[in-house]
Order: sequence, then structure tokens, then C-alpha cells
Amino acid sequence: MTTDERRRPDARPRAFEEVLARIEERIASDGLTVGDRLPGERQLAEQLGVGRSSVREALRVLETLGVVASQAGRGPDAGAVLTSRPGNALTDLLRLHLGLATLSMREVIDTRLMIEQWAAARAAAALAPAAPAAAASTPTAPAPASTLTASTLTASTPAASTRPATARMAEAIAAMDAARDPAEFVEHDIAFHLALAEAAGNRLIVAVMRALRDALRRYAVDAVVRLGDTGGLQDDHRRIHRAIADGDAGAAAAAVAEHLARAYPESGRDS
Amino acid sequence: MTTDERRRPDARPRAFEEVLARIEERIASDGLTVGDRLPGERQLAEQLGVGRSSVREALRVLETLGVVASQAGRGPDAGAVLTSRPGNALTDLLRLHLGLATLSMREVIDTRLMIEQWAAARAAAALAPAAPAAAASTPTAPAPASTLTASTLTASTPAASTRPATARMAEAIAAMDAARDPAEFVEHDIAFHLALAEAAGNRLIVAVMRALRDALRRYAVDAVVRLGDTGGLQDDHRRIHRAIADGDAGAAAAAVAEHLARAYPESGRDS
DNA sequence: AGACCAAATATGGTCAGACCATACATCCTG
DNA sequence: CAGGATGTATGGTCTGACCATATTTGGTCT
Repeated sequence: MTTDERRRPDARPRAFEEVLARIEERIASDGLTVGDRLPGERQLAEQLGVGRSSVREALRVLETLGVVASQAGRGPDAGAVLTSRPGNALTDLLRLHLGLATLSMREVIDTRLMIEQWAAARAAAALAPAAPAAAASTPTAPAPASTLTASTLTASTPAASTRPATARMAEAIAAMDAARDPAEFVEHDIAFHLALAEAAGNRLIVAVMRALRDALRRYAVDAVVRLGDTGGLQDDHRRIHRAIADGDAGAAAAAVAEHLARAYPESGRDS
Repeated sequence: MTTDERRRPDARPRAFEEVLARIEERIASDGLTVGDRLPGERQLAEQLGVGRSSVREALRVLETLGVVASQAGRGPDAGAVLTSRPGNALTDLLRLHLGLATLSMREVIDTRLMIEQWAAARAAAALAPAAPAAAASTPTAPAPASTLTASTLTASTPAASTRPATARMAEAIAAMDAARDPAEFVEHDIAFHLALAEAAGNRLIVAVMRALRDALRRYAVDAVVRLGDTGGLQDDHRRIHRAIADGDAGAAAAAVAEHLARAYPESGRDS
């Protein structure tokens, strides 16, 4: 019984893979960055000595990975432009693999818990006035995390990231107070926790967090409905926000842990 | 300023996107799982009323996301088969976005640190209640975490996951002792840390960890070369392994923290 | 001149058909 | 019955054509 390994163990690379490699190579060597345009499909095909369809397959892969975006027509924005949207790829990845039962909801939730706690502590530490004088740690505070412009990573919410993350957390809390139904509440809840992740200043974490929350959206709505009262959750949110704004990493982590225990009471086993 | 948002704000879906949706729908409704075959490209094209090239683009996307694998020829394994390899997608994602400077090495490393510590504590906790016996012993009871068959997620190392994760950790330590050069050492070091992640029993974490380590491979080799002596690292590895085998979450987390401080002494640098 | 409208053009999106490479299935032979 | 020759289904690739879209260009009218 072939466990695996049978899939293309050696096989000579397919044409589109060659194209993929050449484009990646060109990005690295020519120092192309976000916003730059790639040659047109026809031109690329001729340059690389392959058919246009192979070029298109390669571009499709790059688009899936959030590296390029194509636009028809003419002008500066037309053609394949280098972008930077790993978020969608992660979201698709989670959704599909959850559908295939390769991943369980439990695993996704656990991962979210891990990130949430780390991000809270990290965000608080980034905003802390001065280091607690702990030898052999934290050399030079690199740019106040919240200054980080994660805009290039935001998937479809362009408005975000214009203000400090802590401010957006406060706004999200207010919006949750005003929410009229669970779905709306969850929407702002996601914004709150996303802002929390951004406050930690790590774009990879933000992208993963966004994908996780997207995958858990429905689940979260059900949880809110089941809870009924969102007062406790809001108390938690306020406590988390305050701890981070105060730069108290310990309190932030503790507040998040409490919040998650409330939101995901059943430490349900696998599935 | 083109903040964003201009890219396909509404635009009617492209043919391959429709195909993608239909295939995903079919997976969900027909309850298809890993190992099942999809109809041939020509047949799919006819069923969905699109050209074969559109079907191929959709399949390319699914292949990129690690959901299908195609094989030419004839027989039971030919055609597009549902698989489960999110790992490659994550690896490609990281590599490309690192190349585009969308992500910095610092962010990747920080993420790795987060996962590593969480996994260590989690792995220890998973082994704590039931069998606090020695490592690589008593594969009897269905140990909560280590029993998890992550085999479906392993990218290209099919041999793994056959034995308890703690046993593989021990083997990796031995292999590192026998390593003759930094590259070889790092190879087994990756195996060690991957086994650690697997011991935590979360396939998503394992997939992410694998991608992170792949992205950091070169960086890790340089670090080992710079360090010169690997004795300290090995002491750490042994301490981590023991703490996990003993089910001591606190000690495991502490040991990992120490190890990482040693492996990544400085935290500047990016790119 | 300036404003406005029409044609040219560049670019991705899509399809149809052909042919090749691969690998199993089938059948024919000895 | 063994073993090779042939058949065939499947992905891989190329070519060429045409459509849709959006900018660029240029001409025309006021």
C-alpha cells in the first residue's frame, strides 16, 4: 500500500513550473517589488519559450498565493502586477482543508488561542514604557510595533491600519456595544481581535489570524447565540484593551486567557 | 494613492473561479475525501460548460493549495486525486513573500518562537496525565496527542509519524550527535523540532512549523556555523525531550525558551 | 482651444482543436 | 499461461482565434 510518495517523485518539471521558477528568479534578481508589473502573458510566453497557457497557469498559481493580481485593459494598472496578499491564500487553505477534514475545528481554535495570547503579551510589551530591566533580553526596542503599516497585508478591509491598533480596538468595542445581532457583534469582534494581532506588530501573525477568524466566523456566531449575553465578553475586551494600553504584558495575557475560557468553555476533545 | 481596493472589486467571476466553486461544492456535498478521484479534465469541462483550459486553471489552484494532485496515464491513480498537503502551499507562500519583502525574517522567526514554546508546553501536558513513564515506551494506551496520525500532512517525508513523536525526538538528537557538518545537523534539528510540534497533536501547527523551518533552513545553517559548538544546543534538546517525556509543561516551556535564546541570541535584522 | 466622441490598441479571459507523453488495460501470440 | 504488442484514457502543451475591457490616440465639432 503506497502510503504516499508516488506523486511525481522525480518527473521532469512541467512547463508552468519552469515559468514559475523563472518569474520568481526574476523577482529576486531584478529586485522587483510590490506594484511592479510583469510582462504581458504573450510576451512572457515568447521570452520563456512556452505556450501562453503555461504562462497563465503559472500566473494563476502566483495569484492564488497572493503574489500577483491581474487586470485586463490597458494602462499602468493593467497586466499582472506584483501584490502582497497572503491572507486570501491562507483563508482558502483553511476552508478547503477543513472541508476535507484534514483539519479539525479543534485544531484551528487551538491555534487561534495560541496566537491570541502571544499577540496580547507582545502588544503590551511593545507599548510598555520601559523594559523591566531583565538582563539578556530585549536588546533594542525596534519601532513601536503599532507603527507598523500592515496595510499591504490587509485583504479586503483597506480602511484599517490607518490609526493605531489600540484605537481601533476601542472602536471595535464601542461597535460591539451597538451591535444589534450576533452576526454584527462577531463582525466587530473579529475587528477587535485583528487589531489586537496587529498591535503585536507581526504581519505574518496578522495574516494567519485573519484566516483563522474567517474560518471560524460561523462558529463564532453560533457561540455568541449560545451565550446569549455578551456583557461578559465585553468586560473581557475592555480589560484586554486596558492591559495592552498600559503595557502590562502579564495582565494582558491573563485577560485574554480568561476571555478565551469564556468564549470557548467546552475544552472539547478532538473531532 | 492606490491604497488598494481597485482589484476586482465586483467583476463577474472568471470561468475558472466558477469551476473552483463547483468543485468545492461537490467536495462538500458528495462527501468526497482524500483519495477520491475527480472526473477527467475533459469531462469536467463538458459538465460545467467551460473550456478545458479553465478547468485546468482551477485544478492548478487546487494543486497549489495542496488539495489535489494530478497524475497522467491510466488506472486507479491517474487523474486528479484529492490529497491533503497544505504544507507546500505554506512553504511557497512564505518563500515568495519573503522574497517580496512583504514579510521579514524577524517576523518568521518570532512566529516560530511562539509555536515552539506553545508546542512544547502542549506536548508535555498531553503526556502528563496518562503515562509519565520514560520516552519511547508503552505505546499502548491511545495517548491523546502522540497518537494523532499526522501522516496525511507530511509533505515529503513519508517515513515520519510512524512512531511516537517523543521517540523520533530522541532519534533526531542522536542523529545530530552523529552529524558531520552544519547542514546535516540542521536537517536533524528540523526533524527534532518537527517531532516536537507533532507531539503537541495539532496538524495545523505541524504544517505551519514545517513551512517556517523550510523557510529558515539556510538561516539556521548559518546560525550553526556561527555558533561553532553545538554542544549547548544538544544539551537543550535533551532537556526539552526529557521535560516533555516527563509531562512537565513548565519545564518544557522553560527549556525551549532557553534553547531559543541560545539559537537566536540577537533579534535585530530583517529584510 | 477646448471638449467630446470614435477608432485603434494592448491586455487578460476563454474556447476549440490538435498533438504529445505516460501508464494502465487488453488482446494476441508463442 | 507468459510475455510482448496494441489500444486507450488521462494529463501536458501548443497554436490560433475571438471576446471583453480599458486606456490611448486622434479626429471632429463647438
